[in-house]
Amino acid sequence: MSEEKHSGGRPRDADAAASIKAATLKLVRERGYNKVSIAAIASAAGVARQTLYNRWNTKADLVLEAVFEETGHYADAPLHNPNKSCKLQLEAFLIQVFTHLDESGSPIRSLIAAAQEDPAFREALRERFVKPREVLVIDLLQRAQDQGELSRTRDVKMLSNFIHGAFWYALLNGEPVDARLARAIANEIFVA
Amino acid sequence: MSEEKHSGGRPRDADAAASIKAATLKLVRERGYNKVSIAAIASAAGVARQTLYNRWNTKADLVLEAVFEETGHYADAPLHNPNKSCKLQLEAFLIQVFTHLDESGSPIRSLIAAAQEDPAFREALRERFVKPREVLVIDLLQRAQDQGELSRTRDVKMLSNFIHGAFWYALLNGEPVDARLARAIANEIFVA
DNA sequence: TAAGTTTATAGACTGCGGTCTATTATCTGG
DNA sequence: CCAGATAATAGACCGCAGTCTATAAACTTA
Repeated sequence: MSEEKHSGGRPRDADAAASIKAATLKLVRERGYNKVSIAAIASAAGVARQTLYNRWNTKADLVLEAVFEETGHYADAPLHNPNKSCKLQLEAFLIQVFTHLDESGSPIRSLIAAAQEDPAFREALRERFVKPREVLVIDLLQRAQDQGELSRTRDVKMLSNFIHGAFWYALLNGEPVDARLARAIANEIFVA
Repeated sequence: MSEEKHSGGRPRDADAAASIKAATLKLVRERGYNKVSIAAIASAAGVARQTLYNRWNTKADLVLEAVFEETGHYADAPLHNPNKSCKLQLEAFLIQVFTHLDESGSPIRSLIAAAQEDPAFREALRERFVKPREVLVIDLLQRAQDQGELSRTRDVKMLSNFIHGAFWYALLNGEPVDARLARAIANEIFVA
């Protein structure tokens, strides 16, 4: 099912994708998204430029996959820990997201930027980055309501937008996205 | 004070800036930010390309000025209206911002994108677009606290981040930024 | 082996943002 | 009127993303 037919024709180089993604990740983390050219990535991976375009439509698609494959557990959060309050779980989740962002050298900012000019890529980013995190947060907030930690009068979908919005807003405005922000967000969401 | 010395040398064409900005606004609204080239703007304005670069550093700088000069009253909101509740004032403010966004064909999204790759421009955008709106919202929320419409336990700075964040998040994710969103934000901020 | 198919590669090409240069035009001060 | 300064213009130039073409390589099926 995961294997394509491939009835005839030269097969794709099995290692190319991996070495391209590795080179992409390395270079983007070292130099930043727009300081790295496709040509440089191809050269570092030891393939021709066209080989990249055979596998990804755009630079943004490639970087998205490279960044989110290695750290690709976009749903392995330490959520649903019954020993902690939902507020602390939210805080821990945000700290994890922010840490990941930081160690990726924040190509996310560039990916969000790229998404503004490319609807197809925006959808891809939404599927791989945005939605999984929305689901986690909404689940957590609903659990908080079930356990009485959060008032039933609150609109969890809107609160999720507040949470992610506050984090995007800080990120895109160049403000620190760190544990302090995580605590401030969690505090204000679970305000008494 | 607003007049420069200009002791010698050919003076700048007094009309050029205006016609460039007019052409920019027209073309960007018609075709969208990245469908309009600097060359096209220069041609439409009847000047050489370099003349644009004599006045603005980048395309983003030019578009920012063009968009925010005409609708440049970034602080003329119908705020501080003692006849309305703060909640309704916030809602009205957001509707106004969203309407402006809509009729500008949302080059704002492209400007936010451009800001991610250019720290100098990010600062310019922050000064002309971000900060003035933050000030308005924070003032409004503080007034709400003074009048008892909003609990003193709330962190107005964080609430402002929630408000603007929710709006940016919707905008950058391609979701509708309209009166419905404005009401939902205001409702959740002033939740009982 | 031969035909057909797909990939890999090198390299040309387009369009864009932005820079740089040389030339010409227009101002000020002496 | 002349010298110096700044602006406008046309056009070359660079780097980059993305497209396209021609050719060589590697596979499958008959």
